[in-house]
This record gives sequence, C-alpha cells and structure tokens, in this order.
Amino acid sequence: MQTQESNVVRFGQAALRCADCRLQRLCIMNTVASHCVGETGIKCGRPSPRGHHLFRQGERLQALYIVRSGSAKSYVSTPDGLEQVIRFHLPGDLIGVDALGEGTHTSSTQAMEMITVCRFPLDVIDDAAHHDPALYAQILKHAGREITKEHARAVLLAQRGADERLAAFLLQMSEAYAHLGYSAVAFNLPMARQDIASYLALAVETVSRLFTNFQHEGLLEVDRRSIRIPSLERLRAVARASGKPLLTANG
Amino acid sequence: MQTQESNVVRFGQAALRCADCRLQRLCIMNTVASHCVGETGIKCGRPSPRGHHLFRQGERLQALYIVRSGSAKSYVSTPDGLEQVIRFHLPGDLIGVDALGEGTHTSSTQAMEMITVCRFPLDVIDDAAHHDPALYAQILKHAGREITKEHARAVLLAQRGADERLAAFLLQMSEAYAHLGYSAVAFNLPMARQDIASYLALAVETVSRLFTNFQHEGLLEVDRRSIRIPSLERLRAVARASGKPLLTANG
DNA sequence: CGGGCACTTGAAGATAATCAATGCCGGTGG
DNA sequence: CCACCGGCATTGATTATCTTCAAGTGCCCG
Repeated sequence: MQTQESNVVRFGQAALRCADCRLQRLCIMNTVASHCVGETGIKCGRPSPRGHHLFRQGERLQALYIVRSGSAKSYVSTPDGLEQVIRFHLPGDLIGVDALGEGTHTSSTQAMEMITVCRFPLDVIDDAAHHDPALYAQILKHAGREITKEHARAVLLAQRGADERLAAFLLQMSEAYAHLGYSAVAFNLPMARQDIASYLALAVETVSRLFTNFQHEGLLEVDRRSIRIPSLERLRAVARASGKPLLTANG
Repeated sequence: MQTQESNVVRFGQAALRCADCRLQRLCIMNTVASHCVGETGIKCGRPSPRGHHLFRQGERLQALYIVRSGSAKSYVSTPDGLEQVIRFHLPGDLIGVDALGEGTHTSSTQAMEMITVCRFPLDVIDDAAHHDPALYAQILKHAGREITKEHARAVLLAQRGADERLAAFLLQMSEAYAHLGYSAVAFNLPMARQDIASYLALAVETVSRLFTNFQHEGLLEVDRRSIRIPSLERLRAVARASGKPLLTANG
C-alpha cells in the first residue's frame, strides 16, 4: 500500500509529521513556532474505526485532540439515559476544550467514520502556559470561537422552525467542506439522521420528512447520505425565514 | 451615606481594592498572585444604571469584565431584529470571553439593575500570556466552564418541556444565590419575564402561565419578581421530568 | 394622578412529537 | 451467490404542546 517516498504518511508510528499534513493551513497550530509533531509532545495516533470513543463523559482530561482525517460527534448524556449531540467535528477541529474547565470531560466524543487525530497531552498544554504563549493563546482563541458557535446554535434552536434549522445545518456543513477545499454543493454527510435530529433538537421523523420536502421543492438532491445543493442561494433563503417569526422580539 | 472608615468602597475612584471586595473567594482572580486592582491594570468602574450596555455586539473587544455587584444579561441580535438572551450574569461572573475568538464581541451585555464591574483591559490579558500564566490559565478554565454550561443549556432546550425548563432555571438561580451566600429558597429575580422567556426559548405567555401553575401547585410562591421555593426537592422533581420523554434516545 | 409597560389570562390554531408500520441497504452466513 | 437479518430511513395518521392573537389588569414612574 505504501510507496517508498520519505514523506509518506505511515500510520502507527510517530513518523506522521506536520510537514506532511494537508491541514497545515487550517490547523490550530499553524501560528505556533515550534509546533511540529515530535517537538512538542503532540503525536498523531493510528486511525480509529467508526464507533470508537476518543474519550467519554466523566473521564479525567488527559489530552485534547485535533482531527486529521475523518469525522466525529460529541454528545452529552443525561441522567435519564438520553443523548444530546452537541457538535460534529471535521478535519482541523480541536476537540475537548470544554474539559479545561474542571479537568473532566463533560461530553463524549465518538468517531462517525474512520478517523485519525493528533493527540495533544495535557502536560503539553500546561507547559505551553509557561513556554509557548502563542500556543496557549491559540487554544484560548479557539475556546472563544466555540462559545460563539454555541450562541449561534442557541439562536437557531430558540428562534427557528424545523425547516430553517435543517437548511442552516446543511449550509453549515457546506461551508465546512468548502473551507476544507471540498465542494460546497455536493458532499456526503458522515452522520446518521438520528444525529442530525438530535443536534437540531428535532425528531428523526421530522428530519426525514424535511429531507423529502426539500427534495420535492428542488432545494436538495438527496440519496441516502449523499447531498447535492442545486442553489445555495435558495437554501439560504429557507434558512433565513420559512414563514413567520417564532418568537417576538424582546428588549 | 458613607462612613469614614478606611476600607469603605468609594465609587468613581481607583480606590476600590480587591482587599475590600466581598467576592474575594468567588472571583476568578483569587488564585492569581499579584491580582489586585491597581497592580495589574484592572480597575473597578463606577456603577452603571439599569439599561446600560457594557458593550455591544460587533464592537471591538477592549476589555473583559467581572461583575462586582448587581446583574446583567447577554444577548445575541439576529439580522431580522430579534434578540436571544444567552446568559445572565451575577456577581463574580467573567463577561466577554466569547470575544477572545475573533477579537470582536459576538453578543451584547446590558445591566438589568444597577451594576458595578471590574474592568479587565485587553492589554492586561495579552501581558498575562507572558508574565502571569496563572491568570491566563484561569481565563481558559473559565472559558471551558462556559462551554460546558452552554452544553447543559442545549440539553435543556432540546430535551425538556416548558415546565422542566422553568424549574431548571429557578434551581439554577437558587444555586447561584446560594453560592453567593444568599438564601437558596427566597430571592428576587433581577430579570423581566420576557428575558426568562427568551433565555428558555419560550413565549412570554407560557412563562407567565407556568409561574401561575407552579404557584397553584404549591411549588412556588411568586409575587411579581420575588420568589420563594417551599421545597427545593419538589422543584427538582419537576425539573427532572414532568411527563414523558420529549425525544427518544439515540446512539 | 395619568400613562405606559410588564405581566396575566383566555381561546384558537399551528407546528412538530409520538405511535405505528413498511422499505431499503449492507453485512453475514449458509 | 443468494437469502436472511438488523439497523437506518421513510411515510402516514393522530395527538399534544406551545405559540399566537386578543384583551384586560396592576404596578411603577414621571
């Protein structure tokens, strides 16, 4: 499977170097001087299969992770056994920042397909506080962005109807793929309908129906998890407002 | 109004010292060595009246704030003019961390009653990266906690019915007041019904009705914004589950 | 004392959840 | 290679919850 070139990625070894990484431009580490695998103690792990947990809610924080390839979902488990998906992770995403609060993971993260991650041990982070302010600042910046994203999601859940939510979600995925250099209008969703439903605070049946409706309206071409968006503009229009305001303004 | 004692808080001057602060134990600064007002460039401002904005969405980040007394709300404005309350702030809270993402405030923060805050200029934070890792770590820790809180809220909005949300909200306030050394079972809500409704993603009318219902069921004694909770245990039972699950488990 | 705003209350309607059942795909084993 | 099995997805009918609309009350502030 592998060629004999020197910069070939070899799984299962520490040989996976940042210099070889296609995500250089997107990685949170890109502004950090001595950031490369091996230099800081950050390591790239071997691939994990679908279903594998990077960590589980309640576990002690041992490392943060950066997705190198593949995708994952994070979810919170409630005492009554329900699961709430709170985030999907694509390549370049930093995972586990919420655990920096109390030192314990408050959510679980699970691979949705084969995934490779760079592992970012806790002591590296602690060291960074003293030796590498730039790295530390980068993590803080990421945390700020994550909070902002949560706020956007709160707005979505609180003020938008079901169709607006799904449209917004698809546009979100579209942008994410575009950002990674893939097509913004044709992609495969890595997650199950159930995950989308949970993420958008809807029932699976509702999500399923919406996909069907969108397809009938020509907003979407759907085949199982494969998506094509004929017109981003039209989809954006749906995301903005399908009908009337859901809640009146306050102030 | 003021006595002649040396440690009296004098508004409008830099004389407000951490040593005088009743929040020492709760303040994010409490683990930082040289953390006192004046030493780090952090300053305690004069009181702001109800309605005053600490900052507005879109403004450049200039400072973080710690609430010293009073309370505030943060909200996100959507393009279509709606406002979504995302957080209430009580004494000890650090405000503005989300802006560390892009350097621009992604939400607005407004006083709900007379409020005093300690101002935490951006350059102090930048300096902290190099000179005061402990302070920096403390901010990061706070950011992690904030993300965790957002997740909890997502669970609340996604999986809980209206009555469970209000009960959870009241318990949240109860805990916050208890943490500040006030009564956990009798307090005044600083926010309007409209704000509660927005925060919980409900219509004002629904919130109003729920207060009435709770009172009729003996779960609550309500008089305008004054709240008394006869039994925290009973309220907790309501928060856990009023009826049946709203969404089925996934995964 | 008057006006406005916050809050409450009631009735009707819409949106999305729930229940129930079937179809489809992928994987597994005979 | 084909048939079966199980999870994932779709579809339909019904119901519940919460919103919306509309109106009225009381409190606070000027």
